[in-house]
Amino acid sequence: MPLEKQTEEQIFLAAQRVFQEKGFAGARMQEIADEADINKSMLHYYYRSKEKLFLEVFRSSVKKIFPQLIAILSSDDELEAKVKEVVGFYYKTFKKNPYLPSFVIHEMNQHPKRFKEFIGSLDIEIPKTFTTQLKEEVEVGRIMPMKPIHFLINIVSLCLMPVIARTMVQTLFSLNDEEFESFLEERKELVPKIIFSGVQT
Amino acid sequence: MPLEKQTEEQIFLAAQRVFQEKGFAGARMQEIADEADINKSMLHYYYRSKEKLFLEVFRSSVKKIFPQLIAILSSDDELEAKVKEVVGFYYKTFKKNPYLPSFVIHEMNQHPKRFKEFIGSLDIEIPKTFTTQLKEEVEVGRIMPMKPIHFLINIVSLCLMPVIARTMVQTLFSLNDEEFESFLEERKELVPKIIFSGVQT
DNA sequence: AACTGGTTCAACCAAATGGTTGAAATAAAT
DNA sequence: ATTTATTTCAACCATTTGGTTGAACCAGTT
Repeated sequence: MPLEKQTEEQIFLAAQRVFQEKGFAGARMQEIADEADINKSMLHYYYRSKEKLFLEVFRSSVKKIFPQLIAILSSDDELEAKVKEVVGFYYKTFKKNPYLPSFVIHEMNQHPKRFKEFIGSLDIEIPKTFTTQLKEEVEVGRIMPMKPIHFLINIVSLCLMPVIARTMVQTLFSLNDEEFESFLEERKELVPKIIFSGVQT
Repeated sequence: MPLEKQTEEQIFLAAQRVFQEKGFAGARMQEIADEADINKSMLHYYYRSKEKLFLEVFRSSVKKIFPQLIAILSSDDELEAKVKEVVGFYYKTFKKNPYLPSFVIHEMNQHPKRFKEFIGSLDIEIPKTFTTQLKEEVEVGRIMPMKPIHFLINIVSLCLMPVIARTMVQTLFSLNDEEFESFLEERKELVPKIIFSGVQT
């Protein structure tokens, strides 16, 4: 059965594309089948229902965002290097999956409880090394005093928002695709600078 | 006919709640009718179709976000005052309509073309006073050198993201509703500080 | 009171959609 | 070659859902 895995994966990848773009409510099983180039009943053969198929896609999507972030923060690098890594990682990931962040946010908002349970099962927690590093940088004056939660949210906000609101940015500032790409490139440098801009003098 | 306007507005407000929370695809006409406490056929009497009703809600939602921002930036205030106003305005608006930003983003992504046309009809453009002010602040060194587009995106990112991703923030950092509120309050001060933190020394 | 315009609703309809089934095709094992 | 298990699919089903209809119900006017 060499086609077994292949078909199952085809379905999964197709489902990923459709669900991420349209959301659970907007996605159609028929569209996923077409996208996977198979018959609709195959979807139910491999994944019992729309809900089950969706959950696999959603879980996999969440895993692309959070554990990686934590992994980077847990490393032995300097804080500034970590920030640069995070920025680079996010821009790389969302270049491939542009709908990933807004998909996760939308579906998370639809079922916050389910999301909380799922995150709980991943036992993600902010690494202490990171907290310590932040404290040090604050003392040295390279970062203005703030709780770790604000620091993290700032990084994530500055990276994710432009990607999530891409259409908005391109429309308001009349950027074509190429110009938007270089806008993102500029941010790769800018975001770490903002994060490490130190205290107001 | 004193009920005329009242009913129509009841429908609109109900539609606003349901559409903003569930999105177009996830919203059900029956649910909107229930929420408005009227019969389903009333929806079609006042607004011909789901699409038409949705468009009114969507337009009104977009108008809550952009023109106001531009209005603040066009005023005669100092740049720092403007930033504080923007931050305050966004936090106030999204406290009332927590789903507003993610709703607009989700639906904008579903039909980018329609969104572009709509934005075009609003003829929004970045006020020159603002651009000038930014240049001045950069020269004085209170803001690190950057294009206006980055400056604006930074402010919007730092304000919107925590609201959009509220569930995520509360889950990852184990904040109850009260704690989340004070987290937002803290940001009201923090965000302008970050924006005006000047160049790296 | 009778007419008139707008307003309300219960019942109904057609299309879309998630899901099922049973038979045919294909591959594997004996 | 025959059997057995897996894989594929066209046709079908039940439910949901957006939308319609026609009659009843007001409120104001004459």
